[in-house]
Amino acid sequence: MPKQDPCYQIKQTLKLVPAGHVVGYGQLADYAGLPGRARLVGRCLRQAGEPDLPWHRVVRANGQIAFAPGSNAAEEQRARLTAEGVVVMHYRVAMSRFAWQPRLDELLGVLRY
DNA sequence: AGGTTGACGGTTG
DNA sequence: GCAACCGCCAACC
Repeated sequence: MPKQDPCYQIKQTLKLVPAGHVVGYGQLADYAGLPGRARLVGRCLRQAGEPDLPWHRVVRANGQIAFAPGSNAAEEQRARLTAEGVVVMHYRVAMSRFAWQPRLDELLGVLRY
């Protein structure tokens, strides 16, 4: 995949998020060099399907799981996060405690300057 | 070609 | 908290 592809950048950046942490859609878009493109993140993840892509670590800006509560997808995400030690209450994560922030050198590696 | 739809987010009241 | 807007824009009617 070409590095120009926005989805590629997003996925590469997402792979930097370690287990036990989460990142917001808009947050991830910003880190990937695509400010204001939160919806693009969701669209890319929807078609992705890469096994090693930690899609479950992406939540809404307020910490909520984006899928409808009770849906299979929501339960799957909740289970994965819980398994990593992320506390999820009412389909919601405390961003103040689990939000991830990239190191500068990590971003430079992905953004290729 | 034009309208609708999202795994969203920020602002305002 | 909640709801109503607005910005976003590629994919899909």
